[in-house]
Amino acid sequence: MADVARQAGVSVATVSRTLSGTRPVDPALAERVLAAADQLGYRVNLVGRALRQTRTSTVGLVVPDLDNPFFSALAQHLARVFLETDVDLLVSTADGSLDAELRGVRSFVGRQVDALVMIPVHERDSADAVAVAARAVPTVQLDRCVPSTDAHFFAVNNRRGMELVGAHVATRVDVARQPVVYVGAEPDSSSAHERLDGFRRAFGTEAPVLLGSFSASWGHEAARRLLDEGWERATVVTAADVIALGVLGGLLHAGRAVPEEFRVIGFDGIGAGTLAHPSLATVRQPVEEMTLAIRDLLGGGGDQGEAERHHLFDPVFLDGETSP
Amino acid sequence: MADVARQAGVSVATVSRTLSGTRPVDPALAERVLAAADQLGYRVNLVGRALRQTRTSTVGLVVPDLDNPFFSALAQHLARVFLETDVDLLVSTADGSLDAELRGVRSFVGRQVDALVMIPVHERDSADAVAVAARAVPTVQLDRCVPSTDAHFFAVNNRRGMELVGAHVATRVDVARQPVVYVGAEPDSSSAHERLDGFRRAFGTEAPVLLGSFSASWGHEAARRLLDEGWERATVVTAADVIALGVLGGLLHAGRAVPEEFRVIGFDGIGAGTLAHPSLATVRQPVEEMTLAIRDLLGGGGDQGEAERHHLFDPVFLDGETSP
DNA sequence: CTGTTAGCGCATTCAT
DNA sequence: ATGAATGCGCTAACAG
Repeated sequence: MADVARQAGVSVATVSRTLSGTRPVDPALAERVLAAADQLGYRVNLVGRALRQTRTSTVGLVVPDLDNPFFSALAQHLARVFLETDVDLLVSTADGSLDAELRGVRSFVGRQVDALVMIPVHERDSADAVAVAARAVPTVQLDRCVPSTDAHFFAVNNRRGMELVGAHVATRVDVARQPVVYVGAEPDSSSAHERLDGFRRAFGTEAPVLLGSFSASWGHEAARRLLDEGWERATVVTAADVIALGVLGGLLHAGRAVPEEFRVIGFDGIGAGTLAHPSLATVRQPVEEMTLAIRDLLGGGGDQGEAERHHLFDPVFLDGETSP
Repeated sequence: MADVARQAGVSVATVSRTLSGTRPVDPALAERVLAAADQLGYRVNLVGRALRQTRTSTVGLVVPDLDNPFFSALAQHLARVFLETDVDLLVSTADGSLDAELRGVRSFVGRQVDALVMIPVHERDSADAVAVAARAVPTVQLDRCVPSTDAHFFAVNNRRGMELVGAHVATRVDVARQPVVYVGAEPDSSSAHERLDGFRRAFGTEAPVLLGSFSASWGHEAARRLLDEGWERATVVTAADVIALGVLGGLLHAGRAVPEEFRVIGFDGIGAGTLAHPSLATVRQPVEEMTLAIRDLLGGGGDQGEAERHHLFDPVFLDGETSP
C-alpha cells in the first residue's frame, strides 16, 4: 500500500480510503490511486484489514458431509443468498467425524468469522462444537440441532412432515394391503430423531422400523432386508430422499413393482423429480425460505437479531409416482 | 494474549511459544500458560498469526457448483485428504456464475490462502479467474482447465475414458441394432470439450450428438428428444453420470427397456451403484488418487513442486446393468 | 478532503 | 530458555 501511495503521490490513508470506499476521496486523486494500484498489480490484503477492523466479512458453514445431496443443496442455496451480500460464505466439511467438525469450528472461530452456520453431526456429541461456536460468534444451527444449546436453530418441522405423510397414506393407501414400514436413520441427529418420533406419532409405535444411515446404500440394504423378511407389499416411509432412492433401487433390482407392490415415500425434496424413476413422492423442505431467513438473521454478517431462537418451517407434500 | 501472560506470570513471547509450539518452553511455565489460557477461555487469533507469518495454513477450493454430485464428491475427497494435514480446506461455490467465481478467487487470494484449487466454470471465460489465482498463489486446476494458463492441471484422461467406452461397445454391443448416440454437455468446459472430442474420435464424427448441461434434467429432456425423433433402440453414451441418470429416468418413464432397447453409459463413477436402477455402466475417475496428488503437490500448503504441470489420470470402465 | 500516526494480535528477532 | 521490542498490512482517530 505504501508503494501505491508513493506511486500515486498520496498518503497511504488516501489509498486505503479509495480502495475500501469508507471515506470520500477527491476523484482526481482516486483516479491516480486506482491507476497506480492497477499498474503495480496491488491487491488489498484482507488479513491486514480483518486484523484492524476485527471483522472479516465472512460467514462460515460447517456441514457433516458433502456427499449427502441435501447438505450440498443447503450449502449451495446458502451460498447463493449470501452472494447478494458483501460477505463471503466459506464451507468446511466434517467428513462425518466429530473431530473434524470441532476442528472446522475452531478454525472458523480462530479466523474470526463474523458468524457461523452449522449442521451438527451428532445430537449430543456435537454439543462441544456448537458451544465453542456459539460462545465466540453468532451461531445458527441448520437442519439439525443440539438440544443442550441456546444457539439459533432453523429447520423444517419434521413432525409436521411426518403428519403430511400420514395424511397422504390415510387418504391414498390401503394399509391393510400395503402396510407401513419405516426405513430411517439411527436417531443420532435431531432430524433423524424427530422424523422417527413423527413417524411413530403418525403411524403408531407398533409399525416396523429399520434404522441405518442417511445414505442410498443403507436404503438399498434395507430393501433387501425387507424382502428377506418375506415382505410382499408395503408402504415404505423413509427419513430422506437418499434413503428412498436406495430403497427404490433395491426393490426394482429384485423385480418388485413400485408402486403396485411397494410404495416409497421420501423426505427432503431434493432431485426427486429427475433423479428417480418412478418419480419420488416426498416431503419438500422450503430450503430457499430457510436460507433467506438465515441471511436475514445474520444480517449480512453480524448481529444476533432479536428474532425467536428456534424457527420451524412448514414442509409441503410432493406427489410422485412412487405413491400415487 | 497479554492477559494470559499476566495471569501466568510470564511474557507474551512465552505464551506465543507455548501455544504455537514453535520454540521449546520450560514444562513448568508451559503448564501455567495452558492453565491460564484455559481459565481465561483464550483462543489464539489466527488473523493476527496469519498477518505476522504471512501464511494462513489454508487452502481454498473454488467449485462451479455444489449441486453436481461429482463436484461435491471431489470437494469431499479433497477435504478428507487435507484432514491429515495441518492446513484447512475451505470451499467456495461459484453457483455457476463467472462473476461469483472471480469473486471467490479474489476473496481467497485477498485472504492470503497458501494455495488454491479450482474447477474452472468455463474453458475460456474463466481465464481471468485462473490468472488472478495463479499470479498470486500456487494454483492447481482440477477436472477442468483453461488452456491459456500455465497453472497446474490434474484431471482424468477424458479421451482415454471415451476409448474405454469405445472398447466396451466394440466388444459387447451390436451397433447395427443399437446405434451409438452421444448425450453430452456444451463444450464450454474442458471436460465437456474433451469428452465430446473423445467420443468423436472413438465413434466417428457422423454419430448423432445432443449437447446440453451437466444435469439430470438435461438428460431427462435429451431422452425425450431422442424418443420424439423416433429412436427405438440405441446405445446412449453420456458425458456424465448425472446426465446418464436423467436419460435413464426419461427412458424408463416412457416405458422403454434398458438395456434391451436402450443402453446407457455414464461417466465419472459417482454413486452409480446404489443411486440408479438398473445399475449404471460408467467410466470411473480415480478421485482418491487425484486428490492425494494435489495434496502432495501443494505439500500441505505451499511450494509449487517441480512436478509436471499437467497430470492426466487413467480412468477405469465400470460394468453395469445399463450396458452389460 | 488529506496526511500522520497508533495499534488490531501475533511470531519473531535480538539480547540476555 | 526467557523477555523486550519490532513490525506483518491495514484502517480509524485525530489534526489540519
